[in-house]
Amino acid sequence: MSEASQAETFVFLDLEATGLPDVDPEIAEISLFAIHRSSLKHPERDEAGVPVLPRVLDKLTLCMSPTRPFTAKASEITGLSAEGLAQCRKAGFDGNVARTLRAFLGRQAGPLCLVAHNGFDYDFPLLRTELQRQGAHLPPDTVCLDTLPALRGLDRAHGHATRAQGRRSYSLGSLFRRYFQAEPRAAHSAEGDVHTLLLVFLHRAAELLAWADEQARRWAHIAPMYNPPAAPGLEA
DNA sequence: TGCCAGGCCCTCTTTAGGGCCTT
Repeated sequence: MSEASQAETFVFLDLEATGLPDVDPEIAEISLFAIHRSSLKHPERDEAGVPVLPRVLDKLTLCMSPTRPFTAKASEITGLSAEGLAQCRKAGFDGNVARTLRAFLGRQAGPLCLVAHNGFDYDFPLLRTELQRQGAHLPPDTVCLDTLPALRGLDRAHGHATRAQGRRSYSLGSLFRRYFQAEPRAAHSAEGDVHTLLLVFLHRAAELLAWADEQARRWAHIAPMYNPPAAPGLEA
């Protein structure tokens, strides 16, 4: 990214869905935390050295009923099921969800940078699929940061040789445990994982902000995970 | 029929294989 197009707001997000990409999953829960760049630059830390979440923080978390069942593994780790969501009378990822997302993002100062862990391979393509299903779009200057390749790349650049330390895991939970010697809370709820992601980001905020400025990808260049059939009422 | 993501990264590599990472 050029200096002129530096992201002003970072939107940390996580999806819970019906499975992995091989089953053409649908989103069942989405959580987004929007934080202005100024609140990320110099994060405060508590007495244990763990970053404290910025006080000025917009949150949005939504559950929705998928049209297809969860894989057994997805249901096991998320605690969600199509039956449970339907019983709570949650609508699917419909036009209302798309408009709510747009409204949430629209009230943040742009340009926006979406942040997700393994986002390039999972969250961003799946979100694009669901938005495409609704004929919805994000602000055209939106960019994306994936903390998985970013943190691997930063460690490589800093000479944290994996050979010397053994192959280190870069799963979100492993990063949290490595940085803070504690268990992440509420793993595999969308909001819990965004909370974990944000603390991991804050631990290395200066480096990741610089990485985002240089290497964030344009949302327009994110391909959908799969091409969904058009939603009812959106057929040509 | 039988299979089923896939890009990235590491190493017992490079004429390849296997595991990670997301649900």
